[in-house]
Amino acid sequence: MNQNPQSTDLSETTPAQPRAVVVPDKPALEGLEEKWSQQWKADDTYAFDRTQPRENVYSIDTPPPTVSGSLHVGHVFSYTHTDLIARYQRMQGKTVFYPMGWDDNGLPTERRVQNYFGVRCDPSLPYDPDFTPPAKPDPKKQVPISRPNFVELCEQLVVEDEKAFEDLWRRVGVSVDWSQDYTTIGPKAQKVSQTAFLRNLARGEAYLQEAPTLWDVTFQTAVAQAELEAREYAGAYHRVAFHRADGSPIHIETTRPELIPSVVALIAHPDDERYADLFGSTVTSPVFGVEIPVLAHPAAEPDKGAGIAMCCTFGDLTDVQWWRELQLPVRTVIGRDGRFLRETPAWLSADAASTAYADLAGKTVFSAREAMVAKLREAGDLDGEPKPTQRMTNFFEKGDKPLEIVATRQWYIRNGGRDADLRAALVADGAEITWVPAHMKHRYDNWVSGLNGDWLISRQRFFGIPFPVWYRLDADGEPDYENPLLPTEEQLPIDPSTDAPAGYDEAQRGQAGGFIGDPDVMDTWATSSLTPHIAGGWESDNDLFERVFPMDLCTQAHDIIRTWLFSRVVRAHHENGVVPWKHALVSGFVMDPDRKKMSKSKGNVVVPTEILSKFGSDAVRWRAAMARPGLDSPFDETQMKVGRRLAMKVLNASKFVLGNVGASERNLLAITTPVDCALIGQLANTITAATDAFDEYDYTTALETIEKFFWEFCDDYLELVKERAYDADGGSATESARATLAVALHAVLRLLAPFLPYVTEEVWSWWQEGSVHRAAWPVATDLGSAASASPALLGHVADALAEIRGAKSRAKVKQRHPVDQVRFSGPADVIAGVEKAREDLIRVGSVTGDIVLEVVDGATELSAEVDLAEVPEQE
RNA sequence: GCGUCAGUAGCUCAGCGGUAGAGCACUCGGUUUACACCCGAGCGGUCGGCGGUUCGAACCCGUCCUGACGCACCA
Repeated sequence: MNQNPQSTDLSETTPAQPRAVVVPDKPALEGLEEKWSQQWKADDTYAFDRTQPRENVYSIDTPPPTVSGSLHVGHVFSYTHTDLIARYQRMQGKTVFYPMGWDDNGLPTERRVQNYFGVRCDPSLPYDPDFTPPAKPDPKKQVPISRPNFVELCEQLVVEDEKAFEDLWRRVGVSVDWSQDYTTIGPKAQKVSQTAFLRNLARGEAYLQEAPTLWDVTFQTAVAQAELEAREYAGAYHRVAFHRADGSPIHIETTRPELIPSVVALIAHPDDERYADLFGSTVTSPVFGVEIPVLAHPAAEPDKGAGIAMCCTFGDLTDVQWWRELQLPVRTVIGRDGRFLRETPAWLSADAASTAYADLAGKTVFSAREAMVAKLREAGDLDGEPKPTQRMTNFFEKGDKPLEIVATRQWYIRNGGRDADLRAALVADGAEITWVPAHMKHRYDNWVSGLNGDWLISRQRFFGIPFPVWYRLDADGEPDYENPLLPTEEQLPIDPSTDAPAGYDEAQRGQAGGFIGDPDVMDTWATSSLTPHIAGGWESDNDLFERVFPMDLCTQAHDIIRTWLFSRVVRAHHENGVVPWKHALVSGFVMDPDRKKMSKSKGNVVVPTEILSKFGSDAVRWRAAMARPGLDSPFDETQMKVGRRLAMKVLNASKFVLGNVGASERNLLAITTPVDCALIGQLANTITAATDAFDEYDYTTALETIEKFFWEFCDDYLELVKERAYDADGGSATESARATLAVALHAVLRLLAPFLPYVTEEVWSWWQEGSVHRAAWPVATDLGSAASASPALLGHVADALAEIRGAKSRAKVKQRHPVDQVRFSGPADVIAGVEKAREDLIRVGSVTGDIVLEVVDGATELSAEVDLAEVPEQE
């Protein structure tokens, strides 16, 4: 069963090695994290065994956290969910491939470096080998530095951040094999990213295209559809007059009057009779007097605005559609910095137009709008006042200004956004994944079906993986984008800004007849879409890759289904023709107590280190395990206490059991007393139910099942057999109790181990060799014949115990108050059960007389008359 | 607008065709040997509304209401 070479043989039928049982006098939770996380590190407890064949491997693709960001409790919950599965699979005998990655490339790192060191990247500057960052960063006066200097600082800072992150994950107890780590900026990731890109390019899955793209003016980079966020944005409808040849007005409505200089057409629906006589004619634009055609297109909606729209370069994606389908000219007025072009565009060269444009040139969109409205008003072409409106506008998820649409040259990877067949294939890929919870597949389908273009992977940024591409410069120094120069795979990774292509030398860079490197970097998602390949050693260690890929599990929260999850499906589809994993486990969010999403800006983020210090890792993990896949859960400190109490209970109950039971007493044949057999029967059922739940990735139900058993074990069974187990010469009944306690504890520690790795390891170390985390997951059939005993007896005895306790509680006496006699009456099976535990009940109930039993025909439940002993007042 | 999830005890959630459940909170009681970071006993619900199917509905079907989220919506 257990394939792990380090694991111990835990077959129940084999007598355990005699070993001294060492139980501390005052067991405590404090210090366990440090003690055991160091031990696990020293022992390589979670090492992956790469000699195992694929069928013995369980491989996990876990999200590389953005190291320049900060972690909150939501991360701790989500990573714990992954770890629960990892630990379960390991105990089931799999060797678990559980690497950790760090997402350290891209914009978040750039931003953090800018703020941390007080610098900004200026690619035009030369490298300064003696550069040291300012002692006191001034966010208002960032020091401009060269790209190589900037990248150096990025690399320096991420190392520190990654150390802090690793410390946190070790403390949480995630059972990662830390020798398998990777980063998204490191050489391994660079080689994989560039190799995969070249393969995509060779197969036609990647392509370079000059086209209108969504553009963030703050970060001055293109962004992908997956990074968009629609937000409410305050705007106003402006009713503006264009003019027919005879001077009569034709009104349109627009929220972006500043784009009037870039108008290329007015467009109405072909069936719209109001404008039928205008189709094919021209009008002139207000203020600028540019002649504009009036065209028909079905995408124009008659009931929107005036029913006729001005088509610009480019106000929105409909403009792009019209531009493409009606073959309209490009009239760009907004530059990459979000400001109006300083030079007057050619189509505005007429005197009036160029004079008017001069007042817009160099202005931001916002200022240009104000200026334009003033001009319209002056010209009498603004009909009425602007009507304020809230509209949905696309923003870059990390940005705070609306996106513009700018025609730029960018790299794309085909993702089905322009190809129905590919889209259908990717939807089919999604259907091959087992989603946990199942309904998360809808989000995937929704996203893939709604794609409106291919995946834009190039970014005009600095800290990222460069495209391994150069372009020849012709005799005039113009780049030849059609025939890029490419390295061989063996040369990778390369940086085209410092490496020269084959057949050229560095002196030819930027020279006519020479070459230039592609200036862009890949977006972070273009790299993290390859995490199974990076972690699994694709093309650098194919022996490993074949043992771990396709992976068994990927885990993430639901916000990155459209980005990380989908992009990995795209990459594996292109490169390997398979779905990259069998299961996708999707975690919910931890919300603040008011059920609002935690975010830095709201100041409602719960910092994990504080909560871990306060309650301990096991308690926090317990709470995480209570959050079912896909469900958001509100943060509530009182729930952490419950987990802590469970961990404490494990210590104390184990102390009691092991204080009375030697390590050698795990003898199944000694378990003969009916109550003991019933407990083993209950344990067998618990093991089966928990195993079934875990196999369905339902860790919460597994925990609930195990925990219920454990509390009943403590509160009822342990109390019931306490006295019997204490007996110095109790004979076979005592032997039975002790063996049952030992067998049950031995199993329940293993059942709880995935959830409470620290406290279970601590207790395991009191009486067992090796780590509980390398021990075998319990199997019901290893519990011998008692496993088939009916647990019903246990319930009947618990009911009888509750009757005695209830009577004492109602009489407000202590639980050890003596009882003269108890008369139980009830159905035959219940009475028979109570009879079998009569001796235990007498002792636990402090019954001095006898327990009288009476079968009542037709009774449905147990009732009792408890005669409490008379005791002097001051007792 | 399309779609998904959720609405059960004060709170967090199970249950998803056969007499309403757990934990927390609350109330009451309990100090000798596992545990006061504790133990025991209680209180507490017309299972969002209305229809339907069924011998029987929290559970299935329809419809509506409320909340959250995803996608679309940018003239």
